[in-house]
Amino acid sequence: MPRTTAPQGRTGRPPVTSRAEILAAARRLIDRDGWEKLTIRRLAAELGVGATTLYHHIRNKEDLLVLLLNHYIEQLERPAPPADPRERVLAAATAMHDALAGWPWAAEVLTADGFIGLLDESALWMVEEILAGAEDAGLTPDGAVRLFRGVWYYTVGEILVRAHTRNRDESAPLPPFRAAFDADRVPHLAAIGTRWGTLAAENTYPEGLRALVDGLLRNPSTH
Amino acid sequence: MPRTTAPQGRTGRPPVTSRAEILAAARRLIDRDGWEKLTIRRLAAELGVGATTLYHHIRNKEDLLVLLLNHYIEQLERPAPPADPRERVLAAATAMHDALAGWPWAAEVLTADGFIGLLDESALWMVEEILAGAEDAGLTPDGAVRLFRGVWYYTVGEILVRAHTRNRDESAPLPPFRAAFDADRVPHLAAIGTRWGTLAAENTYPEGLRALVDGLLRNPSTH
DNA sequence: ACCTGAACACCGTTCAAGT
DNA sequence: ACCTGAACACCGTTCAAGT
Repeated sequence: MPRTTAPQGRTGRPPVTSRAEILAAARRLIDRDGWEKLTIRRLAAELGVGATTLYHHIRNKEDLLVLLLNHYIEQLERPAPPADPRERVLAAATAMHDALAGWPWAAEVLTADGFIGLLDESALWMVEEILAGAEDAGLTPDGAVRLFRGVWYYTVGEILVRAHTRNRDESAPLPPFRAAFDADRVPHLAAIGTRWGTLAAENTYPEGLRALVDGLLRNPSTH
Repeated sequence: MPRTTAPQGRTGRPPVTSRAEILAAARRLIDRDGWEKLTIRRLAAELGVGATTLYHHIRNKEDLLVLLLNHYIEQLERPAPPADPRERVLAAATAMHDALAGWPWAAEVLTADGFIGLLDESALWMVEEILAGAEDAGLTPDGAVRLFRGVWYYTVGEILVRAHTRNRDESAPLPPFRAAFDADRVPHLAAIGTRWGTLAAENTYPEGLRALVDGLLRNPSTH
């Protein structure tokens, strides 16, 4: 628990860093070198302190990630929700998607063991929005949770796959887009051929989202 | 390139292991200790050989994973495709889902940089099935690829989130299911309360899949 | 109260030397 | 032809000692 104000009666060695500085440096490091490069040791080096010093300000690396995540989500601005329930669901899902697209490592962290449960309440407004819209559209509370889960799976999947499909090597082929497919064994794949790369670059998130949401809102078993 | 048959004129030190043995041991290790525990060093220990020996049989760890993945997918049996195009898409997607559910680390690997592009053609029949079904249902080739991508995102997301939601600690709460939510700020979340855990345990994959596929098959811009 | 280096228990991978 | 240990360049984290 470092303090930024200097209380009277303070004793001992003066701090060389603070939790706020650590979070800022972590953010800098991720944005500059990529999320894989965020290690305790590199972070300490970035701050010019000993690696073990960090353990006086954060519990461990997982704790650091939760702190970072809450900080990031809290600073997103919350758009005014549309009046129409369906539009409200779509807007919240899109906000969630765009937030993750801007910081794909967050998706990585959020899929990890129970991380969502560690978020501050202020970070959960997107979940709340989706549940609210779904219920206003006529779903039962349970149906709304089912819809949220579907949207969450689709959104996280899109973010993770697309984040990992970054052309790590311009010359190397993207997913199944390969020089030549056997036209006898996989005719449709062969017909697409190298066009897969172009098609995969398209943003089809909104299209799939609408299909999913409309289908789940229409599902009679959740009304 | 180790050989299992002993050719005449063989010279040099005899092999202590083989690619096949390495793959079998890797599989054993994953199934027994979990996918995170698959390291080159542990794998070598499992086989009772020096860690560096493995580099004579596989190029590197990534190469090992591709080998393992192709081996796993090839041994899955391929069910007879339904006649109805929509059912064909659903069946192939479900086969893909079930295969990944049985080996969630495969989803982890497949989302990583261009891994799908490294799969053997024989492993891509599920992709082919989905494209074929979508085109038979009236979509253009481009529309079929869009549908596949939507299904892939949803499927991978479901697998990854659920795999990571394993109760790592029985006492710890699952995702947003927490003791108490502020009923003023997040009323719907608060109303669900601790029931989230029960709801999240439900398998809602087929429901979401149908919603997504039906919506995308109906999309007029892809016909 | 806070910082530090040494140490522990790990990684993947390369390389020269050995059989 | 194949295997090996030593070595390199990393990890996260603990702990005793220092200011």
